[in-house]
Amino acid sequence: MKPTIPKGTRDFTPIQVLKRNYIFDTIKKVFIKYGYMPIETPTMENLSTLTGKYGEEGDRLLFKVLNSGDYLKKANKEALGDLNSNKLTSSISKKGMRYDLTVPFARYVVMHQNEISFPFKRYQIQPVWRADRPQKGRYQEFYQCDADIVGSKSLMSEAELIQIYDEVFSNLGLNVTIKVNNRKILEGMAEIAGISEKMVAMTTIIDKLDKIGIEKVKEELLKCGISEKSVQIIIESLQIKTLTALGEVLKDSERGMKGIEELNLVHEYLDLKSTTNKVEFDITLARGLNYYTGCILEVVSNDVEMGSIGGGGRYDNLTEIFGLKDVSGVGISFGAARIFDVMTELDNFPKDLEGLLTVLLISESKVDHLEAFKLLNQLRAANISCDLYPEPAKYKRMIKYAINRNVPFVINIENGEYTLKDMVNSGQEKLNMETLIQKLSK
RNA sequence: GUGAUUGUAGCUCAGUUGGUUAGAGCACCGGUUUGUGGUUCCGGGGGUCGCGGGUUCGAAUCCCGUCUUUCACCCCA
Repeated sequence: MKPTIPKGTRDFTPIQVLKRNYIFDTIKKVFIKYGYMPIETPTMENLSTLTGKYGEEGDRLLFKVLNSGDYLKKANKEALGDLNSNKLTSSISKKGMRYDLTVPFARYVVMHQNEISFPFKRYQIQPVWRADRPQKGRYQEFYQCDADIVGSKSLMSEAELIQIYDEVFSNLGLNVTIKVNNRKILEGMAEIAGISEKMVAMTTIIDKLDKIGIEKVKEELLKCGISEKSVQIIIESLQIKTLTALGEVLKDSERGMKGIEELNLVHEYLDLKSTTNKVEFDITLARGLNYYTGCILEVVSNDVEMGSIGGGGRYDNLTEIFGLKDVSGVGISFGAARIFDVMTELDNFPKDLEGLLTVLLISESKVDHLEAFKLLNQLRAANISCDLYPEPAKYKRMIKYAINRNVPFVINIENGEYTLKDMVNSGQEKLNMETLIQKLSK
């Protein structure tokens, strides 16, 4: 039998996991510094928690888990006979796999509302699953790293999340632009253009601007039934680069002006501490997710051509569907896989990743092998990451193994003497144990 | 979900209009050589040609289905 893995999934090699952990650790450290606490939620949620939260498209992409036992016995026979999968599903599947971290978090907040003291700041790094067709940078299983604050309307949160983006990406050595906009500004635009009811359609179209160009955007707006005049107004607003200029256009929209005011306030906070990366107002930023209601954020790499490597925004009504009203939240997400790709392309990972072996011990004779085992334990007692080739073998073979394992140092034990070989700078010297330990511990 | 695309050894790939026993490089194993750090040379194991049907005297090769890969759309991270 030939082994395979399901489509859209991947194995991670040791080096890949170490690199991924490096990214996770960098993000985690910043989250913790800013006062966020970790939570985890189950891989599976009740299907009722998940369905209807991501739109029709999203429901289709949910992985459903078959009930255990003789599930067909309890199946909806009518739906089964009609071959109606949609109807049948609810009778044979009660659970589904996590589609993102935000909805499970909303569920968590509502379920634990009595024990949470608000404002509640949490981070969460876990895989999610989508039954999507795989393509470039898109998988059926992938990690999300989220940080959210719920229970506060303060715009300080938005400023803080921008600072987190700034700090994490500086720590990773990446040069990025953090784009900001506000849903209310987009609503204001729709209002001024007289197409408030088509606001959602409008945002998804203008979100594609940098991908398909202004002409196509125009075309698509017209295609979805927006009048020539309204399209003209939208297109003109899209050229605006500053908030002050935008204020002129949106002055008749209360909603729009509120958006501008919010962004100004965020900037007021940000002005108090300069960021390393560029923070830029971008009116074309819309973001697909429709639960956003206020500020929206997106991060793009300045050095590598790649979609967004992070995004987020404020949502006012997320917990409402679970019965908890008036809990405003704002959050961000890091696209771990894409950050990984950008880091790889720029060769930005540290050379000595945490978890790599420091030194391999080798011996060609049985007597020396026992001596080596003694040394091995002493090195380990000194907290040096080391390994011993498990049996005496040919020198060539063991050296080859050392090279394959990417070990920077090898100690050859011969006639009770220790020879330390530097695999990187190709030198070697005979040392006693004390100097060995001294040299290898950092 | 729509439209393309891919599948041959563990990996990267050759394979003629359909025609003997399907090949190479790398990797692996054994030996050889190198004054003992990726060298040289020799040998070895390893493949139901993604899977299932069909056409044919004969299929890796042609046809159909299915799964998988990659990519675009949709949507999204």
